[in-house]
Amino acid sequence: MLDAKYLRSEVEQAAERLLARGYQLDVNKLKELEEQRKSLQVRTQQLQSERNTRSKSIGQAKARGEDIAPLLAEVGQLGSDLDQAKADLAQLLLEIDAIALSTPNLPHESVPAGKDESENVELHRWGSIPSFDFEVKDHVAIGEGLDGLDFKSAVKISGSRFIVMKGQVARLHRALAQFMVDTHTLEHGYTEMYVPYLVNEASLYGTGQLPKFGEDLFHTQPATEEGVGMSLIPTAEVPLTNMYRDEIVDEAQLPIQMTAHTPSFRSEAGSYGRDTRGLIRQHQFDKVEMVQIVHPEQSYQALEDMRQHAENILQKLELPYRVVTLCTGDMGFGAAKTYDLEVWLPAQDTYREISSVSNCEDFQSRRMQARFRSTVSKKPELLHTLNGSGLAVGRTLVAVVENYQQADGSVKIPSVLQSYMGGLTQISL
RNA sequence: GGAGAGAUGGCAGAGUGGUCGAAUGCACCGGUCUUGAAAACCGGCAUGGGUUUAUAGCCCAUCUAGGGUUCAAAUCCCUAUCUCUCCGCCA
Repeated sequence: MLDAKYLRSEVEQAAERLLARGYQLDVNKLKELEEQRKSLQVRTQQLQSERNTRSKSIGQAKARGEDIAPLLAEVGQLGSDLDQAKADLAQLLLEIDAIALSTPNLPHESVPAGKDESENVELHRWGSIPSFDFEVKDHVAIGEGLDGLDFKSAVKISGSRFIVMKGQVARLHRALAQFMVDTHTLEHGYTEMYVPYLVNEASLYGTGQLPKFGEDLFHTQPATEEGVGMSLIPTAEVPLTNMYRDEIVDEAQLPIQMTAHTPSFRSEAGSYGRDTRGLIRQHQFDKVEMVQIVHPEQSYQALEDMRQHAENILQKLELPYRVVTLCTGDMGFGAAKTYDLEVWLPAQDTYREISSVSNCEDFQSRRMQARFRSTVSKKPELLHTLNGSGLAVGRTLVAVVENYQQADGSVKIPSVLQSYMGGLTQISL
């Protein structure tokens, strides 16, 4: 959510900055609503003020033992006028709120302008692309060849876009997640967290999934009565960040660095035709998430740090990748700036997203009222929130399997993972 | 699932219809004292919004949330959520 005061006083500027990311802010409507709000609010408050004064004098008269009947008569119309004004104002605020909650974050000034992913800017590449002297297979073929990926069972049990993993491949998947969590906690200073996979509606508003992106989520039916059921998390960012909803932390506690290994559930509505083969796009996938909650002045340094933390995982796994800065048109709803890490997939002969690291500045914390008490101003101020995948475990498995494949269909195990695999150096049938 | 109790400022905790935005304590900030610190003492100290050049004043809202009663609600009524205690069930 954007700062209401900024939105009010600098509508034109806000609209211009939002246009850069392809969002059309309805300036005229906003101005009109704002004008109405102002006059209605002033009127409402005047009525309230009058009611307060009169009620107070009635109380005082009664305390003196005077007859309050004439005073009561004077109040007459006031109540219903006030009720009407309050109702009108509430309705108006609802409308303004709806716009505010649906407006994406402003891009940081360092973000390159562009309309879609084709205009993202490559920051750098790491590692050398492997060459194979045999015909490269994709992870589906390799995984099925190793009897480690069972798409058929998954379809039977649940449907498309689910996976059953088996044997050493399942173990490799688990090893990857543990390696990532260990690296973040032992080397990067994060605290390991275990969090709920079902969250309430308020949490989804807090991080910005609602009100706009409800169709991307899986929602549960409430077990009883009407009301809103809980939703499966699309990322651990939701529970982790929302821990600080409606909190005021001491400045000394900053920065807060948390990591969690959780499944992520996405309905992927609107992408039915894409990546139908394999593990790339699943309704359920594991991810190790990093979240930082920091002082506003530190957030861009934290963004660089987090990108480095995610890169470090790929480097230790010796997987070639590149880093791109997302352009204004390709960024997510709440992000002010985002880096994507893209890992090399030999079978696709291209780089594919494996991590996304974003600084949301105060966009989420304003929605959540996540604040710290400033040692300077002594006042509560909004924190900055950042999140990043470190990494998407399923896609990392894909990258390991494809980059470490051998001619006979076996897969070598990256050296950093071998201790997590009981010393195993390769997986074969 | 059954029975009961509760939710108040950063925290703890008073307040059961009227001058209560809310006692008190802790924490925090400023000061006195002290070589310095601690202690003691004095003072200050909620958040959001409107108006405004103003972080000055004035006004409004907020005592879990949403409804209701009333001239007037932290206080009374209803609903929801959450917490705690006891019983049942359960991994």
